[in-house]
Amino acid sequence: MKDTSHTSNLKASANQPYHHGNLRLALLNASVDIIRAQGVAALSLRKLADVVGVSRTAPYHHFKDKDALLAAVASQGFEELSQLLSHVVNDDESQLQPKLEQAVMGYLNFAIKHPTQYELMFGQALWKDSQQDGFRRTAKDCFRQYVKLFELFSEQGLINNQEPPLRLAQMTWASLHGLARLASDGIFAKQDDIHDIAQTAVRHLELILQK
Amino acid sequence: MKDTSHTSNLKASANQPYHHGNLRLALLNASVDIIRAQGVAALSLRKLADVVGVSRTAPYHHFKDKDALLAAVASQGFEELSQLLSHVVNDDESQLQPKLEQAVMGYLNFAIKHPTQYELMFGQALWKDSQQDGFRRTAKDCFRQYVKLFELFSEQGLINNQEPPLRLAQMTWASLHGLARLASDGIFAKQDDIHDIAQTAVRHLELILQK
DNA sequence: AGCTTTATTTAGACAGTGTCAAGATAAGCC
DNA sequence: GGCTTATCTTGACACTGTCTAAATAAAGCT
Repeated sequence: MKDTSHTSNLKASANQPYHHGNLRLALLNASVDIIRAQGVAALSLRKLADVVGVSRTAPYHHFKDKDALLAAVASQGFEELSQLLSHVVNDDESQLQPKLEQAVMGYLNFAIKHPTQYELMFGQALWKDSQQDGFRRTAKDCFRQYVKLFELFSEQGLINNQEPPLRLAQMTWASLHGLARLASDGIFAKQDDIHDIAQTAVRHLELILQK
Repeated sequence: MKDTSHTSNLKASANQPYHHGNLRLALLNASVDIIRAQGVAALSLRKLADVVGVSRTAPYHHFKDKDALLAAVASQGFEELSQLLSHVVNDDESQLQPKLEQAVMGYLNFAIKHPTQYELMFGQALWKDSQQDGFRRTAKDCFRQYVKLFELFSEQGLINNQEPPLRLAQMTWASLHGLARLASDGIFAKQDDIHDIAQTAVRHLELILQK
């Protein structure tokens, strides 16, 4: 997965050798850029190939399908989120309240910053039938990080233990996810509203958890 | 909008007259059927025209765009939801707790029953840039029904009035929406889980509202 | 009635898409 | 050197959304 040679400039230079060196990664990076900037609908394998500087069918040697490519882009997003969450979990400094707010706001920021990728990550296209099981794994790993946060709280006796931590995690994640989508889909247009609602939600979350 | 002659059988009979009678409605109904059965990606204007029994370009005289058609399908969904919610609001029999549960479960049922349409209704495709403002209006009307429910509770002194009803509606709707999407996108695969989580959520919602 | 205007529907064409099959090219290994 | 394999390319096919120009039917007017 992680690779050393990473060319982040995506314009194709003309004198590339026949073998690109690391086409797979270049394709992935370019795809992430395009999807973040213009949305999933704007990503065509042919244009992508053009941008990276290879022929139209070259990508098929690194991704079985367009779906496989999209799954890879989604996985990248989940890894980014996982990293964010695990950072919060492993930060020994902060307590319950700041930790929760940190996680929530970090999560929301990602969704707001990369709305199109977020939509891809959680859309039916990848979750419905799927095959692409590598993607499913990274997604579940991401959710695991979130659950870990609640297990941590539970161990430290910081939250109400009437409900199992998993349930609480599921429930609050649903709320968080709903907020993220309403924000990232542009339904709650005003940024201030989102922030306010998020604050209100966090406040009430704490209420539930601590009670 | 509403029209009298409504042929709900979608297979094209060969001896249709030159003028279809009510093509617009037929196209809309067929589109809803296709989207619900096979997803948005499976809807192509050409196949649609074929199913209804007209030429490929005929739909363009009733819908400016493919996007316009999709917006119409989404609007249909919002009208269905609106009807459901207003039914709950105007049902004088039931009290707070049953009303809330009725609304939540009805909403969730729609999302679970028609996941692809639900995804269309809330996706960026229609909310981002949009133009299609008729769609936006029906969507907001739907949300208004939901807000009305909370205003009703507030008037009757059934909920905590520290937060304005709109804020409470926004917040709880975000949770509901998140649950709906996690369910409809197939992320919480097991139906029982969804039901359980929904129950837990409603219970905690009431907690928040009544406190 | 006939003629004109308008609303519908049609066929034809164009650029763009995902993806398959067959061939070309380079790199790695003996 | 030669063989195997990974990588990339050209060509082709069926399919898509949508534009333009033409055909057809309905409705309105005198």
